[in-house]
Amino acid sequence: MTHPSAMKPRVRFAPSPTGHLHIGGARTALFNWLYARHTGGAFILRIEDTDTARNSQEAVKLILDGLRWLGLDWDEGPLTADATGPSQGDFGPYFQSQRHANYRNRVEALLSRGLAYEHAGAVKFKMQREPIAINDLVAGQVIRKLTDREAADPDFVIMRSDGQPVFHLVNVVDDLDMGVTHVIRGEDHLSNTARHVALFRAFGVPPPHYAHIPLILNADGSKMSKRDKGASLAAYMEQGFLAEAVANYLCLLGWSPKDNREKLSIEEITERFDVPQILRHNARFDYEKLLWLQGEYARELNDDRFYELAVHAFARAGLDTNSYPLPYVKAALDTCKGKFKTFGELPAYAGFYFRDVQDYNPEAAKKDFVPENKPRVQALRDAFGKLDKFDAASLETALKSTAAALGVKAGVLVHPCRLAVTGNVAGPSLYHSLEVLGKEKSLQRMGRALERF
RNA sequence: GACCCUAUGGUCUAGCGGUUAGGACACCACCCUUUCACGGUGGUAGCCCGGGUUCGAUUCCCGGUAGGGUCGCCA
Repeated sequence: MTHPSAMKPRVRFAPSPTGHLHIGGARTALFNWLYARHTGGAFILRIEDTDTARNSQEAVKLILDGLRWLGLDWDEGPLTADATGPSQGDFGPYFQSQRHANYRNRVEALLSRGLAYEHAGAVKFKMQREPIAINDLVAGQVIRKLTDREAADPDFVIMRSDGQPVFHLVNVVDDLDMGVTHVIRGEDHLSNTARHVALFRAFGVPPPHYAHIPLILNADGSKMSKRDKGASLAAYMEQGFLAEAVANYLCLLGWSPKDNREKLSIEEITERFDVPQILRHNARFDYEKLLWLQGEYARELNDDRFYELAVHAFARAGLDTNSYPLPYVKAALDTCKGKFKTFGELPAYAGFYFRDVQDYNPEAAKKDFVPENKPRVQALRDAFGKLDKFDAASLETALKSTAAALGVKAGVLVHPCRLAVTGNVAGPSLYHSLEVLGKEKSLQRMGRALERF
């Protein structure tokens, strides 16, 4: 058999479909994908659905959707969430639930050679007691000794009493059968690797290269469990993050281009990425930094994608932009460009364009909707009412001259006006907002607000 | 309890025996400004501790401490 190093790299992402796609899992997939693309190798997606009690097709769908959203295309693997559905690649099926014969044969082989034995209806593998050396591409050479519990009974179950194969067995058998050359996975598997190496030896083949990547921790340094909000890739998809921002950020956790750059396209990263450069220590997930990168990418979005994502965000919030003229929608969105980060923020930021002002920011109303401001806003409304051209420049001129006539600073009029028209204290340029809303709506909203003073 | 990995400002990191320890996010101040952002300028803040090795350790070795992982008929 050809040694793994002589072949084009074949890597895989092998999640178990028992819940959402974990952010750490997404990064593992990303690193595998990067390595495959960097080396011209193959990226395989394999679904490890051997835990029949906890697997679900819905979870498979979440994995496929998440990977596709991130732009991680796989060369081999399932095309749908259906375990018996279509797939691509010559080493299928890619669902372990469909590969039972392989496992059965492998177990039989071990049994017949005396390398495994039956115990209480299950099959256990005869694990060696001597320490096993693992040459890890990230961690270096690791000598794994037995723990005290393992020393008491080093053997482990590879097939349950109900005939179902266990993770350690299927993982190794599939990596072997699929010709996987590099196993890039979370560090939580490093201790398990001794068992996997022992199994490869039992099957008479050299183990693949291993690269155990550090884990992603919560901001406080604690373990990021499935329960933690922010642990799911779907959470970022739903909040309106851009896939390129999330992917870029994930790459910065445990890997660095080393030239002080932070924002890199996936193409640049693919070119520079390599496994030996992966850091050895865990990294905390910094939401603020992700947000910053998101802002960087959001600002340079082209118009078409910006409109599409914005309209989608409004729709998700229950605001139907389709009932407004397209030029109005575009003009409204143009005033928001570069002013917000995630699209999830957009409806709250600029929803006033697509619905009446329901309520005013309470604190601001208390401060701005006061008796002494009433004649001022009234005067401003009158000035706006006399405008023939209701565009930003004219509105700005009108506001400033009104302020001058009243002997107050522009801000004195700007704040209550913005609050009256948008209900918010912050938002797009006031003059442009008014222009987009139009004379009728603007005056009407100011009039309505005047009743609250 | 045992075994394994790790350790540069609050966070992500550059550094690979001699540096004023660099960058980014966050934070603070100021500027810009109709708000919020953006942008600009400046600033606070770091090599976990203790031993070695060395002329010299953030950097190499050992120990400690701390964090993380693993020891399932979960994956």
